[in-house]
Amino acid sequence: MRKTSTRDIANLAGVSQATVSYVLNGRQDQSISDQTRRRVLDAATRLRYRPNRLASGFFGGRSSMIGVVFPCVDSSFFGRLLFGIQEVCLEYDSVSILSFTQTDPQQEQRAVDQMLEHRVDGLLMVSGVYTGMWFDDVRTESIPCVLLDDRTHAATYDVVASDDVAGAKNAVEYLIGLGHRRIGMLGYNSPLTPVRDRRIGYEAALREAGLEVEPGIYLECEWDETPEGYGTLLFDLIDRYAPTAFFAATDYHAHDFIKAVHQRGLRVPEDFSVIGYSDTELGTGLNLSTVRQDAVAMGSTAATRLFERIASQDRERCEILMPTELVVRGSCCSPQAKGVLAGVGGKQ
Amino acid sequence: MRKTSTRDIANLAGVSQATVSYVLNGRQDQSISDQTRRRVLDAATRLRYRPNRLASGFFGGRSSMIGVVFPCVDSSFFGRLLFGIQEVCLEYDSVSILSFTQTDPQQEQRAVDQMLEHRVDGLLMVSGVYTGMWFDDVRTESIPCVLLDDRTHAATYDVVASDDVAGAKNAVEYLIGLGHRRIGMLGYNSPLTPVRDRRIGYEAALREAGLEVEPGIYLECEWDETPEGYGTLLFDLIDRYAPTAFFAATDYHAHDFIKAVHQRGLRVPEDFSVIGYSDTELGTGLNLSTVRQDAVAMGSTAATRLFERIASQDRERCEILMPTELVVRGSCCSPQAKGVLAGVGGKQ
DNA sequence: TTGAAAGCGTTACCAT
DNA sequence: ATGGTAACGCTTTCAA
Repeated sequence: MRKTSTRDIANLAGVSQATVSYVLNGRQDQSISDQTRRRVLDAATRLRYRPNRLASGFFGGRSSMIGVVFPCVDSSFFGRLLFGIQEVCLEYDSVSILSFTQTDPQQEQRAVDQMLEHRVDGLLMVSGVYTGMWFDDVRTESIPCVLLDDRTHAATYDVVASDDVAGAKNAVEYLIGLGHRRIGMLGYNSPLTPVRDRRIGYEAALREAGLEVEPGIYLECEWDETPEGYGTLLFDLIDRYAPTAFFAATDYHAHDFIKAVHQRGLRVPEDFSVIGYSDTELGTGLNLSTVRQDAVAMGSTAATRLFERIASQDRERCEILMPTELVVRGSCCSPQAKGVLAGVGGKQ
Repeated sequence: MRKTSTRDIANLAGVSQATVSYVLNGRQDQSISDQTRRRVLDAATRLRYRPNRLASGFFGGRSSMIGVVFPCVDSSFFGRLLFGIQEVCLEYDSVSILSFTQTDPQQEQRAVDQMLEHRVDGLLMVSGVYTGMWFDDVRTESIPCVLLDDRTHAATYDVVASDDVAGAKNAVEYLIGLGHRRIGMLGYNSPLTPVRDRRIGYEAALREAGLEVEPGIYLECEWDETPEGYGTLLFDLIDRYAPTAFFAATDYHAHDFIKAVHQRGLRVPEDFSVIGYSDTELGTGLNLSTVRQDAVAMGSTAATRLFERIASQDRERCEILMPTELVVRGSCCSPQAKGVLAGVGGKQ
């Protein structure tokens, strides 16, 4: 039982397929009599016609699909990004194909391959590892591509990222404003710019406040390291440098830190002030002060940019930096104030 | 500049398009000489051939795409669901189209329309509102469809959901085991089965323990209500029934509850034990005991089921209930134990 | 073992 | 104002 096609409509309405196409697509340059139009529209509803995008994409070279490649969706940050992208897709009457890579180059390649085979109109790469062949593929196929949340290749591609230098700087300045002078940072080993930028912002804030940037006060762990794993390092650092506050590269690292602190019987914020990053649900639960990235706006900005580039390839490359906002919750206080605060987290 | 097609390969290899198709699809029923095969494969790589799925889907009636309709991705629960779905898509060499509805029937209809136009091979509907026409559309188009996380239409469709009756029962039994006798529940107004089932499980646990199910001890708010909004109701309930523990229908409601409790200067778990539901990141941050649903497994089970049904329409309808697991963290204690615990959450 | 040709649903160009 | 027709890339049937 075949689906109804424009030919069926044409037959029922007693017109040609071309006329049906004109009516259905509302083309202006072709004039159709009202009577014909009504007959066609009528036949279409009677036959429950549903256009076949596969066919029109196949013919016209526009699939009305974009490919979205994510590392994962663990974090509510990625969820919100996705949501922003979706909203714009709807506007542009398009649909998005989603893939996850788990930051594995091979999976990333696979994802892009799939999308290219499905002839997506454009590609949105989120926090990619960018080590695969796909990078060349995208160029040789000259498919519109916007990179999201990483500025590494801003020279070559459109990029939408958040202004992490400013976000981190602002967060650390807040800690300084509270009276902290010895502020550590918890980062992780990553080839991507967001983490690097956060460190840059962190150091800039220290320098501008006339504070020394002691190299050992920055603790970098591996991405998958557990708090048990680097707890020792952490307390070595604390013993050696006596920081009173920590800026964490993500809410997850802030969480790990808080866990380690609790394990030693110490408290946040009384003993250490902490700021996280990305305003995830985890941070909400922790009552953690954090740097909010307007992920929905980032997603929609990137998607909009992508659709613009799809519409006209030959426009200038852009690098859009989205502003951040400090969300003040209960994980920070002055280094002097002790024992009067509600506290954060709980025993695990 | 056209993309390379099988015709180009055929020309370069000096064979026909049909032969190219045979080689590329590795068909067994056609025998191809090794020499020809090599020539074709060679030409394909030289021309950087990439199959056009739009074309093959268009022709063969199989798009290698499934449609996934979500209400939102606010929660890490949905993120994990998505991940499970993705994994299976990869296995079946398919791709998923994603849409969000914000539980708005019109957006839901729109999403399904889009997917049907894109000729997805099947549909995965997650926590849908199911009020739209699409319900009929799916039937008349007889497109494979699996419903995820809601059992309302288990009589008509394949359903994969979590065993929320058991999950809730287990959680409440845990509270009873701790010595609680007066246990309230926080739910919200929803037409979907998960919330209703959690209430059923809650009441079953009370009954089986010989405890009375006082109707007023169940507090139902609207989905978008703020803790400020129902705080009064909550404390009315507390005054009237003096519960010592609460079972919340979601981690979000548990969070709201905790906030309200803190606003009154009371504490969790010292004054009230609380259990949430779904094991979200929010709950992790809150150090909240909660009922974990293996969302990744749910997603992959549902997707597997969908692909099976795509492969053969005529198999029996199924209703798969996934087990849950109680995650014990720091939000519960015996009703007697006071003042000795680490506490949960913090001042907002 | 291979090739020719038809057909899928759509759109766009060029006639009428 | 409308219709005929070619073209898109692929698969498959049938014939050689």
